[in-house]
Order: sequence, then C-alpha cells, then structure tokens
Amino acid sequence: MKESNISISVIKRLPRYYRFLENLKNNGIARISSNELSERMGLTASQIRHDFNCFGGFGQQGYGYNVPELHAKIGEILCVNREQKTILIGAGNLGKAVANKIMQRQSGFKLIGIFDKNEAMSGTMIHGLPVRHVDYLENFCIDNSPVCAVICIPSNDMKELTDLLCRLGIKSFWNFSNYDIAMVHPEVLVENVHLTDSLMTLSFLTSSKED
Amino acid sequence: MKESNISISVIKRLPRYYRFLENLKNNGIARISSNELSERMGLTASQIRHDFNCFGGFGQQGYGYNVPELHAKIGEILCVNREQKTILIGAGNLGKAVANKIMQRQSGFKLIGIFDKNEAMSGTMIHGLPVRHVDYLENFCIDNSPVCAVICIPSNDMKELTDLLCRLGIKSFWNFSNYDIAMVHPEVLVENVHLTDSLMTLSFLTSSKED
DNA sequence: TAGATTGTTAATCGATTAACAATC
DNA sequence: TAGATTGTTAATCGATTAACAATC
Repeated sequence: MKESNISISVIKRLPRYYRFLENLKNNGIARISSNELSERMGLTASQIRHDFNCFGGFGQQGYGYNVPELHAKIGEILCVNREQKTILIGAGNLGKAVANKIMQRQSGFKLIGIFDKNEAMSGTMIHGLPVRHVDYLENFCIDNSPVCAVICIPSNDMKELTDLLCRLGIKSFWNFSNYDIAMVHPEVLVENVHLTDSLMTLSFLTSSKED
Repeated sequence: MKESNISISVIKRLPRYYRFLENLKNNGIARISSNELSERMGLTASQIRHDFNCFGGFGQQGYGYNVPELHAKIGEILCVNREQKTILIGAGNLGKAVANKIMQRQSGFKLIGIFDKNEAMSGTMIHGLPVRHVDYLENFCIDNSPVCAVICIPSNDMKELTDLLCRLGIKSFWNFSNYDIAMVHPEVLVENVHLTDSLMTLSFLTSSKED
C-alpha cells in the first residue's frame, strides 16, 4: 500500500486542489502561499499545509508553493496520467454524459468499450466507440481485460451484472446506480455517485435554512 | 433554523437511510433493529441509533424501528414532498440525465423550465417541458419565480449567469460545473457534484491499493 | 540579515463508538 | 416477568486548527 497513512478526508480534497492549481497555472500564476490559496479555496492555511505535507515537502519556506510543480505532483499522486482500461455499462443520457467526462481530460481512465441492453443502440457511435449489446460483454472482457467498469444503468439488473463483472476481473467501479456493490463485493473498489442523495441533501438544507 | 444542531455528516447519511428503508418497505419488511440495519448498511448500530436520535425517538425499546414509519419520517425531514420550483440550465446529455433524476421520484424539487444556449435545441421537449433559449431566462424567472437552479453547463459562462440567477431570486443551486458558486455567493445554498473529482478519487484509490 | 512562509507538533474540536440504564 | 432493543451519556478516536521553530 502506497501512501497508506493518508486519511480519506485528505484524499477527497486532492482533486479540488488539483483543479484550483490547474486554474492558477492556466492564469500564469507561478507561486502561491498556503495563505493565499486558503482564501481562494475557503479552507484554512493550516489545513492546506497539513494536507500537502502528507505527501512530502512540496513547498519552500519563505516562498510558498510552486504552482506548476505542485499541480504536477498532485496529478502524479492521483495518477491522472494512467489509462486504466474502462468499460461503460449503459449508454443513456447519463452514460453519454459520463463518457464525455472520462474522455474530456486525463483522469486516469481510458474508455475502451460501451455496452447497452437496448438493441436499438447497438452500433451507434459514442466518442468513436461503438455501443455493443451486453450479450457481448463477457467475450469483450475476456479479450480486452478491462479493470474498471462505469455503471450507468438502474439497480434492477445489477446483482447479476456485478457478479459477472467481478468474475471477469473488474477491480474498480464508478457506480451511478443505487445498487450497493461494495456491500456484496468487498474485494473491489467502489466510488459511488448518488445523484438523488445529493439533491435530497440540498432539499434538507434549503428547508432547514428557511425557518 | 430548524434542526440546527444536526451535523453535516448526519445530514449526508439521511438520503442513504431513506433509500435503504424504502427498499425494506418495498420488500414488506415492517420492523428492523438498529443492529440488523447496521449489518445491511455497513454502519455501526450505535451510529444508526445516534443518527436517528438527532431527530427524536423514532424507535421503540425492545422492538426496534417501524420501517414505513421511519421511512416517512426521514422523508419529512428531507422534505421530499415539497415541490420547489426549479430550472435547469444546459440541456445536453448531463442536463437530460439530471432532468430524469429530478422527475423520477419525489426529491423536493419540481422542474418548471429548461434552458440552453444552443439555438438548435430550442423548442425540443424534455419530459414535457420545452427547451428555451437562455435569452428568455430572465423573463421566465420574473414570471415564474423559481428558487432553485440546476447547472449543467461548463464553467466558462458561469460568472455572468450565476450573478444573474442570484439577482433573479434563485436561492439554491445543484451545481455540476466546476465554477465555485459558494465562494462568490455565500448567501445561496450550493450542492456541488464534481464528477471528475469522484473519478480521480477512484484513480487514487486504485493506484494506492496496487502496491 | 530580516521577512516570509513552510513543516510539524501540540491543542482543540467534533464525530464515532462503547456501554448501559431505561423501557417496551 | 424476562428478553430485546432503544435512548443517551461517557470514552475514544480522528480530523482540524493553532502555534511556532526551522529555514529559505
């Protein structure tokens, strides 16, 4: 386990740091102090220094942090330059949007196959990849060894599908369904995106702000 | 401020509780103990009791929790039955997927208008709502007073748009862009969904699991 | 050198867990 | 009544913040 002492709360902040630093870099800002970054990001300077220090001394006393250097280092930590072979299950609106996200920028993953159970979609192209019927999923995995699956289908069909994908060597899931993959397959990594949960949280917050 | 003593970590767990209870209810399970629920959800029984108790005594000693009752109560806390007038900005794949989510089930919001800057989309229908050109946004808001905006456009155009929406009375944002609304408008509520951040987190976790 | 700012430890704060009395 | 399970407090754990010595 690399960097095994890093807490999940720090990890969850890394992509945001990465985005902010990218922005600074694109605006030609070469140098930033934890204090200035804290104001831009709405965090404490203390937390920023603490966070960065989990991975080693990225800064220079009396100077601050070199923006392009720090950006590159966090990119390395996040492994954005990798191209983990990834398949997408479900080519509806959400699937297409998510395919965009994966293609758009380096995120560590590379989409190599798209599957949908809707026959009508078979053969249509998304970002240069043909949509295949799920019947071809098993053979495709045997031939191409993807390691990550992006799940953009409803929960109903998930039990069978997840078991199959795990059997076929999928090691991580970007899961947009409500099926709780991690509970059934603790051996794989799962990053859940629960859109409705997010919306309900907003609903709660709005209401509690009112009174 | 209603329930102002509730910590954000508890709030973030509520929608998940709601989903699990809905599932139990749909499976005809009438009663559940914190212990059994803890096993199903991968939490501690202690945390579950603690969480539920923030909102009052929902259970009964020696018996457990009444599933439909608890489900209804959490639904109330989340205000899923409200219909806050909501507009969607950006009718691409992501916008359409998100419109689905809002329509699909009670989440506290009701979509009343959809806008896109792409002229070619104007007039096309999504879930019974016509896509309007963003030029009509201002008048629409004056006429219909939406309180929530869902942002499914890239960050580039966000500064101007956000300022406009805040001026027009929008009180909360479900934000899929990387523009940091909350930093610029601390007076509104923002729930961010950063898809790429989520994917990068998965990238990090995968890589750190490898070595 | 003096000033600035990090790296790092200790102090604080908050969230989770354990324990058990209350009670159905 | 006895058994089960909550409600609730206290103990623990972990994350954030404050402080300052190190050093560029």
